[in-house]
Amino acid sequence: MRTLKYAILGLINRRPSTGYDITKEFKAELGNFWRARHSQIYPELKRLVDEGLIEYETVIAGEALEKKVYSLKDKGREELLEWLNKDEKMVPTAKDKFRLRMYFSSNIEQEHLVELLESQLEQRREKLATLKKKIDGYSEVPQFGSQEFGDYLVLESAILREAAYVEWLERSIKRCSQ
Amino acid sequence: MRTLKYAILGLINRRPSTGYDITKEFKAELGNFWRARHSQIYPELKRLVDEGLIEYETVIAGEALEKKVYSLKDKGREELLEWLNKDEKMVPTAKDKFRLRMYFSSNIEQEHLVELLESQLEQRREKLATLKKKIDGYSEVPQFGSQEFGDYLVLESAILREAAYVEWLERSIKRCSQ
DNA sequence: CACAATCATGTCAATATTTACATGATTTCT
DNA sequence: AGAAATCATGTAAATATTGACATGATTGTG
Repeated sequence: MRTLKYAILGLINRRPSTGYDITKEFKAELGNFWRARHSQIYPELKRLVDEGLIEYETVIAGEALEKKVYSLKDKGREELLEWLNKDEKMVPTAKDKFRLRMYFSSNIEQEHLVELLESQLEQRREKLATLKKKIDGYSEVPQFGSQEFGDYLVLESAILREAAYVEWLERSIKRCSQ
Repeated sequence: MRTLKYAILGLINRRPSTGYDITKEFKAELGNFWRARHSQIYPELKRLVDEGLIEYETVIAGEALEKKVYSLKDKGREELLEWLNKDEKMVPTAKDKFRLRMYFSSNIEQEHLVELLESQLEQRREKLATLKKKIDGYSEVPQFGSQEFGDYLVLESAILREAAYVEWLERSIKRCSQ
């Protein structure tokens, strides 16, 4: 599988990055669909260097702070493109602990269940609002082929996903109260 | 975390089950939100027995086929209820390989990108249709407190999620062609 | 200037998950 | 009756992921 490998190749292809940069990306937009901690990222970067897919240059910031700025080698770009162009089957499961719990909701007291649903609803609404604010920053849909086009696609995706989640929670709360 | 632990406790709480039964559940509705293979399930069942949360009875089916039918012990039900009633924070990331790839879509040829999107669209539409057929089997929303209520909630959730996915793919295809 | 937050890189142990290996019984279809 | 599909239970090795441990530099704030 090695999805992290390709996620990292993709990010480095966007722009030369340090492990720290990559860690940050996973906390930003992209983090809605893939995430990894630095403890997974640094070893993977080392491995990709060993495999000859990426290389790095050590840069000194300030007096002594060493940064390793990674960039793609030809082989890395090749493998990235191969992965991107593959027509993979849809993945059957996007794990969701909360929905799993709702499968067993008959064991929760009605009042408390509504509280749990409302707590999720609040968080999801907030998230949705944040995402919407971000998409409002685009005056128009970015040009196809630009990096921003990808940003825009996944942002829209995140918004639709959150909106559906909110819709589900709202409905579920209603269902509980009937 | 041990989500699998609680997933299994929840399933056994619904009805006494074998490892094989549990494996099947993860391939059915519930599999939309959580999944585990039998190689993960059997060791976990053993562990739960060791921890005194569940117990089993060996049943012979036919001539010689041995089944282990697991059921909840008090302590297991206690821990399940505790987990179900917790107000947990929303999980920030539902991993999605395809959307991750779309983040890097600027590296894919326009024509091929549309093909990839359409391939996903077809699969998602099919999935959505299957789910809708299932919900049509309910003549009405099940009674709150019944097991079917939980089934219904997650089924609706799956439908809304797939519909949002389909909507996103359709929009993205349009965006590519502009 | 002191403190906090953030930048920056790593390792290690534990846990979670997948893939492959392994075996045998029962049921269904031809 | 023979074959295929499904029922049924396990283990082992490899891979993926998390959480804790560890260290030091730089920047922003009061």
